[in-house]
Amino acid sequence: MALRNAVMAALLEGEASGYDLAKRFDTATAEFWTSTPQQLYRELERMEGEGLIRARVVEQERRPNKRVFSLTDQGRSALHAFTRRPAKPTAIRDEMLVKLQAVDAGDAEAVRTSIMERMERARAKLARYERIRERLLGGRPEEEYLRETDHVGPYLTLLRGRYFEEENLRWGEEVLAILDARAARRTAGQESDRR
Amino acid sequence: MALRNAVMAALLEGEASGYDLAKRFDTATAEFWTSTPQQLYRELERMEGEGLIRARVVEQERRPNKRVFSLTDQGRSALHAFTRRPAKPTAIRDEMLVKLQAVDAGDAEAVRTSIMERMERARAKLARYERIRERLLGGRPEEEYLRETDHVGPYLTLLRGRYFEEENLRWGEEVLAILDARAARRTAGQESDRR
DNA sequence: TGTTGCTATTCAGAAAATTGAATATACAGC
DNA sequence: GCTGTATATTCAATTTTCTGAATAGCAACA
Repeated sequence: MALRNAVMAALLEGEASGYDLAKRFDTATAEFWTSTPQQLYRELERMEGEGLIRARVVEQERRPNKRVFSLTDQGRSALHAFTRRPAKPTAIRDEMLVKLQAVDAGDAEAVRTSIMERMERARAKLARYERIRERLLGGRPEEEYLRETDHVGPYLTLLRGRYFEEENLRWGEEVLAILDARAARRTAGQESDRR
Repeated sequence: MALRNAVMAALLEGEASGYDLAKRFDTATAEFWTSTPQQLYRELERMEGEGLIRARVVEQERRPNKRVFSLTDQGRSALHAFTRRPAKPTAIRDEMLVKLQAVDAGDAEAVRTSIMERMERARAKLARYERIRERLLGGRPEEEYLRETDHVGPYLTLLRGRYFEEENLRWGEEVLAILDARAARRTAGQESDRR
């Protein structure tokens, strides 16, 4: 029931095929929701059945045909109703945190490596978000964009994505520093043991 | 399969009953993982069957008896192996973001209200984290704690929780400012229309 | 003496998400 | 001509998670 709201929100920006949505909701790129293609196609079927969206077949010459979905009035009002309901609280849910909680009894070096990988991915996402931001702004200064657009949604969610990745980097750096200091001490300790 | 790792990581800090774990993994308080009690009790059964944890019945006089779980050697080595495996990438998954993506077609006032509620909860969580931090430090300065403890895991995950909530607040403030400015403009626009 | 809240666990069922494919077309580079 | 990548969708099966309970003893408060 949560996915459908995300689908409708995405369709506010214009019609899209299942494939388009799958790309937007891909874990590697997602800005405000994630899902797998399988989930999406199933949900799109249901939503069409319930009249929330409508499909239009686009025949393509050099590609397989595709079905392009758009919001119906019913979908639009369901989305409006959704924005009035209380949102479920979120919490971070990240295997990396479990690893860190267990780092004292685990392989600290392996954990360190995967944190560095995470940070690399965070940097890539930030770069991606920056490109999207520039596309949204279309050359205008931020202030002007916010004044003129009648479509702030994508900007606000993008901002959250950016903050989130920045936080990831900041945290990653601190964690690395702490783990490094401990690893250094442990090595020093071993050496003095050997003396 | 993810929950069990979180359970084992939590048991590193000492034995705990299903109820204890349920409290720690409660969405409202969670530091590094969430789950419902139902999920936990089922998983604990399985884990005991697989020899990852062992149970001990504690008879209590003024309370119902409880089963207290602790890590076995097998569990400990499973946890070690887990820290060596690559962690799944995370993404934010938050209904609030969907609402914001849809705010242009939704009820902006309702969205504003639920953001303020979120911020209030973020503040409460920060206060809670601060209390936990003080308990961990036990009066020592942070630097000393990090030097002496052989148990950094909880500190690192706590730090992430703190950063996450701080980010939530920062983002919330910016979103409110943007939505307010737009609401003000819309009202002004209506008034000039009426003239 | 009733009400609420906390400890402690369990049950049944439904919904959502993940895993691991398979199918088909076509372009681009080596 | 082959490989890889991108478009576009679908199937089957399983696992995980969520929802909404029920039970039961005791404490604290009004």
